[in-house]
Amino acid sequence: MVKPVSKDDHKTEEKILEAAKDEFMKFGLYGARMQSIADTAGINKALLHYYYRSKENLFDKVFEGALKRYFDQMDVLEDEALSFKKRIFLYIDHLIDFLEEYPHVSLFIIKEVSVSPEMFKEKMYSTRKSRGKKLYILLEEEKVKKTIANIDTQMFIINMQSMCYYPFIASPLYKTIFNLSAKDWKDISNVKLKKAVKNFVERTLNI
Amino acid sequence: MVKPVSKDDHKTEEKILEAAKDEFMKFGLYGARMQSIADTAGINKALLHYYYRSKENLFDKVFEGALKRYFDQMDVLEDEALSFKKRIFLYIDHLIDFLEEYPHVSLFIIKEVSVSPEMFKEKMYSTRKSRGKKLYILLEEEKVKKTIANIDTQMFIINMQSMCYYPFIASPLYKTIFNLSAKDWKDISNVKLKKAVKNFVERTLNI
DNA sequence: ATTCAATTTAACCATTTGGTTAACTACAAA
DNA sequence: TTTGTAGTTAACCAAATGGTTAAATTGAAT
Repeated sequence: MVKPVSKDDHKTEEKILEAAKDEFMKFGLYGARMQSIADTAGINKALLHYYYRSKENLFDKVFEGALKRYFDQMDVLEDEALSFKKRIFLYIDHLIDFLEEYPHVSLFIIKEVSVSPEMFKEKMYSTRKSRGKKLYILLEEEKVKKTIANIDTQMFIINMQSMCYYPFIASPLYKTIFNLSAKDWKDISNVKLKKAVKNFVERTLNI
Repeated sequence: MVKPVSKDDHKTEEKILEAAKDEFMKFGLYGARMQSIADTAGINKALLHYYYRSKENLFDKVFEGALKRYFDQMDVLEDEALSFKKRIFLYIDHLIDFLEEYPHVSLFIIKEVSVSPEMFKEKMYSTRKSRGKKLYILLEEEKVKKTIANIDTQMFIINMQSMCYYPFIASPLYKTIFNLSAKDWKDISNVKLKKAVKNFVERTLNI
């Protein structure tokens, strides 16, 4: 006797969110198709509207989740037990591993921010508050301020993040231009990139 | 007597292309609306199909133009009269000025490449050929190879380009996070960024 | 077994959107 | 003046798409 498939293990609501995540990440709010989400989730289109009122609302839910994960990898920056150098090096490792897993997330968030910066601001603050985290701790900590006193902190953050994020955004371009296999690219975008960013940070901060 | 407006100064075809450029850059192939393009160009929607067969075709034309401009700023890399350092510094200046003017172009190209890498490859090579340019001259020149012998050339290019391109892609994010006025951001993304990238190049290449 | 609410579906609907058609206009050549 | 061609338009059309509805199904509580 086969055990009857007593409902799904994962509730429909979850499946929808998962399918929506893929679709929205790849195609954005405009490009995403409700039918495609329903198909991926293996359910009827009307169910989308049953669980999530509208396309915009579903998108919001996906966006919130992405934003949460986006900030999650910053936790290590607050681990007081580690030295500044270790913290920032771990942050780089986590960030690049994270981007390998979710290469679309940064662009997804950027696009959303450019559409409605106010909404993003709200969501950003509420996410920070609810998890008790400081976002740009690098800018705020006294001992760090001392360490990097003679460099432009904002520019430093922008440079470091650029080096981490951009390769994943532009990976189709680089794969094409450099004629790279998936394996080659993985080596570049993980091993080599981590080394390069750490090197940059080391030299810039003199640590 | 008012001189009769003997046809438009700019032909309709041009106006369409200009309007299409704006629309496609901002919203991509999916998000762009033919009606919106027609409105911006101040003409009837049917004219779009009269001059450019279909949406895809119009998009292609815009894309080709963007690709051309995208490669244009690399000309300076081939000026044999300049030292390597001057060439690469000028390239940085040109690139960042260019990005200030067309902040959407890099993302636009990346998105298009990810949809159809083969098409991009073709267009890339034909653009290079028709203008007799080498794209990644940095990788090919003997004396440069010598200069940067002990660093990973691909990684270097990726790092440098990341530092240049990403801030413009992520500008909505940074403006929001750092609470910057348009003026503040311009200073960061032009003056300070140029300095930072040059600094990075100088230290990395030991020049 | 009945009830009742939560879940799911097929069939629609209204709007948007890319694209077409047939007619009209301007203007240069014959 | 007539004719022919390029340019332009309003009015449509078919498909796609987000969204709605009313009916069916399920499953737990009574």
